[in-house]
Amino acid sequence: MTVKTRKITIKTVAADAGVSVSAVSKVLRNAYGVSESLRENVQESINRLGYRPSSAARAMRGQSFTIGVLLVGLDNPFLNKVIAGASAVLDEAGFKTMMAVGQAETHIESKLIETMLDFKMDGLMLIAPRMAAETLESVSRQIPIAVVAHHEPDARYFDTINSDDHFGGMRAAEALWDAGYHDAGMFTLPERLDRPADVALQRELGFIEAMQARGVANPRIYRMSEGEDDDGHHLDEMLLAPDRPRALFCWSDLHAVRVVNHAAQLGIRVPGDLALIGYDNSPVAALPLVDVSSFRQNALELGATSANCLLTRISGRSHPEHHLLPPELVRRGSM
Amino acid sequence: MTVKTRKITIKTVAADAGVSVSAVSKVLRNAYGVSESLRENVQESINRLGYRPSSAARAMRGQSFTIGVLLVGLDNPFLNKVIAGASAVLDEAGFKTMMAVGQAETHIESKLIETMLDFKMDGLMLIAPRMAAETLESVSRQIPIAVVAHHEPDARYFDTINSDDHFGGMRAAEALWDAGYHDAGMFTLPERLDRPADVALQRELGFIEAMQARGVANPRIYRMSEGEDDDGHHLDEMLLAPDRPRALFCWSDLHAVRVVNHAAQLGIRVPGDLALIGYDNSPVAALPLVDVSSFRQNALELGATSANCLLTRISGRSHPEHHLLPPELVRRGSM
DNA sequence: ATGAAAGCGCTAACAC
DNA sequence: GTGTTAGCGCTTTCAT
Repeated sequence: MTVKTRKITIKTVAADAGVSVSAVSKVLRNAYGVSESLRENVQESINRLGYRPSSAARAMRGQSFTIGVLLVGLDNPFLNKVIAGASAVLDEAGFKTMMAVGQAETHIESKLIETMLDFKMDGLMLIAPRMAAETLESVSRQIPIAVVAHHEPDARYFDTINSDDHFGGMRAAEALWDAGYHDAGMFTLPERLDRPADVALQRELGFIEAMQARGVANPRIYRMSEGEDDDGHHLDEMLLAPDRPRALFCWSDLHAVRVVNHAAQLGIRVPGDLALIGYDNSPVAALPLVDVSSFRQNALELGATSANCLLTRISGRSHPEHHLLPPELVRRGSM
Repeated sequence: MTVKTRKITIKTVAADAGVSVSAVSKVLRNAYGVSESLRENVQESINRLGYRPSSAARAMRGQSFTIGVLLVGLDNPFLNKVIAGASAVLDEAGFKTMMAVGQAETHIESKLIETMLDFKMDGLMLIAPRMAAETLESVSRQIPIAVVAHHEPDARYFDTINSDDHFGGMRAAEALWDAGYHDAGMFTLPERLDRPADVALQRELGFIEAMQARGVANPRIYRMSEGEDDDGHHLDEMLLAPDRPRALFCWSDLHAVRVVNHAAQLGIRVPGDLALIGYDNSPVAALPLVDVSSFRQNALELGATSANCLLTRISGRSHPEHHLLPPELVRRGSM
């Protein structure tokens, strides 16, 4: 990075190139009505002076050429790829990416959105937001939004980009069934009736549907929240129950890894005594010691697709797009 | 979130409260010279109208009341806590936090810094930057910066906030030595002579120093980069060498977990045949199946301290501060 | 095709 | 203690 001795503004460039500021502005925005020679002349000055337009000033008047990405927590390895996929597309299109991360409480997200609004972002990407459909709609009236990992297939004013979690749940049931586990259960989060858009819920619904299609009216569902049961007491109880299923589909690798660990401690062999499938295909699932089958979501593509949605929205598209990308079962030793 | 029908600016508030815009501005900034009654009056309007000052406009003129956080990658679970610690402090002080994440290449970081500069952030927090000291200095001439997880103890124009990695390395050697492992080696990253500020290097130097103090002139150092050796061939080779050390200090849990896995596959018992200590105290290290001792860095406090450094810098402090927080060995089954 | 000039929403002199 | 006003760096009519 070169040190910028003094402030280089659009005026500096205009003076240097011997043209007006509006001419420079037009070159900057590829606007209509500038001669090729003027453009080259100005561009040369811009390069030589190392001029960068002030996003703050642009934001005040028109576009900031920046997309805001909102996350809740940074734990999920999945996020990194989604963002990488999005930034690649946005970079290419000359857009910057800024992120804001909430710390797990719901009301925080509204504050983050306001921050983004106050900086005049051109669009927002919301990853796994914990907001009601109406709230999302209200946001979408103020700024284009692309919602990732949150199912709202009928939303009319914003786009959604998801891995097909319902299909993933079905695939899990099918794979376990075909492997001979006809009593498979699911290990997932506590039921959240207020969050029908939740990815875990979609996986659950898909799982149940597929089991019912195979004649199991009430497949067993075990629920446990992330924080609870730190000593693993309930988990052990579930695993030691004499009538426990011989196979479990876990809503995420985080759950699956805990099961693998407790099973090992209890002398329950995987997959001999218990077959497992997780979700997310996280690095930890791939560890030889863990070695649990899992669903790969195409995170890079989710990110890229979201970015493209935002760009076309900004360019004026007004009808909604709802993308559903197929997850893929990665088979490992656990089933 | 309430829907903002029309744009509410400082003018709207001024009109509503029946005062001038400068009066409102002063209330906003807690500036000197506003009567209590006027302040209350204005504040009431602000609340009732749901007015939020435009960060974009503020940024153009003065402070944006926003701190930028720069990361390279989102993989490390450590990051989440650093950011949580920082946001808590910044929130409290009325500052917003915006993040930008680079994708592993060095030159990207300069671009991110420029983005932050273009948005007129009031300060920057750089987490584990891969930049030379001179580059950091040049940045610090343009904006206050707090550098985290990057050792530059003699820097005069910016602050550094680190876990004491050198001490951590020494503690690891000491702990292994005291447990009877006098031939302990270290498993770390490829040497980077161009990165003396690197945390891994500091751990290595501390480890070597402590071993030498105990009479081991040349403790064994094994090096392997993150991406290489995906099949684990070199790792297996190292583990199967007849004269391999009976204890390994790994620069991070990522390395340690790989060792645990390969050891298990090769029938090498931990800690019976091989003792291990990792670094970061990541969740995966705590898994019963992995169960590897590790150093806890006080990430929350690192974040909070960095935020405070930034705030005092913004308030005018000009002498540097260099914080070194003590890491703590969390003992588990691996040693 | 080019440039002059009026703002965007705020802050900070400076006047009153 | 309060209000007036000149910008900050850009975009965008509107003349020329």
